[in-house]
Amino acid sequence: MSKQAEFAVILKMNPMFADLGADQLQRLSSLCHTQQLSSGEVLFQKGDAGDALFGVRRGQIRIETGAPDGSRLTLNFMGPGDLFGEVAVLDGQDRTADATAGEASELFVLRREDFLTFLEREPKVAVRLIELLCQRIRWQSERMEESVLQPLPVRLARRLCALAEDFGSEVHISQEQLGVFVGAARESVNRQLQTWRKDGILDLQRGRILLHNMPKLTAVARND
Amino acid sequence: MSKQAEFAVILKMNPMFADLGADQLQRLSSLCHTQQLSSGEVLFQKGDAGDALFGVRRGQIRIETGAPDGSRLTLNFMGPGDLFGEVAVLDGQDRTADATAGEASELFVLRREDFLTFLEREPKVAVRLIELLCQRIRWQSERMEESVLQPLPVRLARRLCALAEDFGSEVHISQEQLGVFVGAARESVNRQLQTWRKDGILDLQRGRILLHNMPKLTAVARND
DNA sequence: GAACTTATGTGACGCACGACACACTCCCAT
DNA sequence: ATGGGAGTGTGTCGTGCGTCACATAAGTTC
Repeated sequence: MSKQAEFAVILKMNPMFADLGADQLQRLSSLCHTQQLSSGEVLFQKGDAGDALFGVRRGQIRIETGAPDGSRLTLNFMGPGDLFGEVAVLDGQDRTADATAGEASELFVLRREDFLTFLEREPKVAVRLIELLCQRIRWQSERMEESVLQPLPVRLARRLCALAEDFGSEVHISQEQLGVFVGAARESVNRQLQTWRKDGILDLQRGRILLHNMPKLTAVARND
Repeated sequence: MSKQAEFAVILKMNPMFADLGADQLQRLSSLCHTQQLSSGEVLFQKGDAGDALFGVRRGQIRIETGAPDGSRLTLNFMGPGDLFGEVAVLDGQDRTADATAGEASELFVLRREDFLTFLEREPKVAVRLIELLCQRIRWQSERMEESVLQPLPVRLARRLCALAEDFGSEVHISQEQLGVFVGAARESVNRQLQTWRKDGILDLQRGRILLHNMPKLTAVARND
């Protein structure tokens, strides 16, 4: 498969581009470049101009933020097939977090300039994109309120399920960071994990969580 | 002032259209219609197609939702100069709430079809709009989390300040509805209002709140 | 391997806020 | 005028979760 075709597949998997026509998708993906990163290399930092959209071809990118006290907190992991910076490429605002390669990686890069030119030449796509952005706005307003109002076990289960998508059943994260993810105290996270461990849903190790019973976890996440 | 010019002023006041050029604004507002509503008349209902954007020329529109138990809860009030349905007109999704005229009203109406045609002819405006929508997405993600995590007094003060924009210092709303607005129990709302009453910040009447000290209230809202 | 550092486990306590229960008051309809 | 239904004011209680305070264990550095 050609590089472009590979990128088109990744774009297609993202809700924001999922409904674009095959021809438009093809033209869009023909604008992409690729970029190599060695392990630990910095892709961008907080405050950089948001001048590109990235897709992960191989490797892993960590989205992290520097806490005021100097410690670093990981906010997200992007693996092969993941797309990030969709919003930044459209509005050109500064990056709000840092991105570094967790391992040697290869990225697809779609530059803001190229993308905007494409949109001006394809007003139908622009209008379609506007609709998709609006849906995202709706989706956000619905989800956000709902999810913050959920009790901690639900929020925690949801986050663990999301992490399992990136890591598989062996999630590599500290309970402290998990607490930041779900907006809870580390101790509360630990207590909830302990009750789940006693139920055989998971096992705990230093810096790692082993998920044994995803069905039960997703049931908690659904909150029914 | 002509009807179109009046509408242009309203559009300009909304962040979503604030940065459009005068010429584009003029062409956009020339597409508008007007609509009269008598007091109590229904503008649209939940589930209707979102096929237009509205601006209030005079009167008041209540955005409300029917609770499962049949009671009606007011979510928002739109007064002269307010714009609503910006997102619906762009993505065409169904209305998620009802809108009825609280008093005899006159509205500016911009139909989805006309707006989309305009956008396709003006790709630069479409791209600009995309940027604005993205900023809104960012703004939403930042605000939402923050605001739900705030303690009740802060959320309540913010909502009261917002309502004061529509009502002036005599806010006409039940404590029950206020509770729904800020996601809190009616009793908790009452208790907080009582302590503020004792501090002379406001006074309470049946179905009404009289705001006496907006500076103090905004200070609470800022949470500093 | 001794001293540190980082991650984890657990108890005690406090606070904010929701849930329930009831009293009171105003307005409206018959 | 009288009964009923909103809207309001307050007390009590339970609970989820944050905070503080330590203890333990697992790495890391010399």
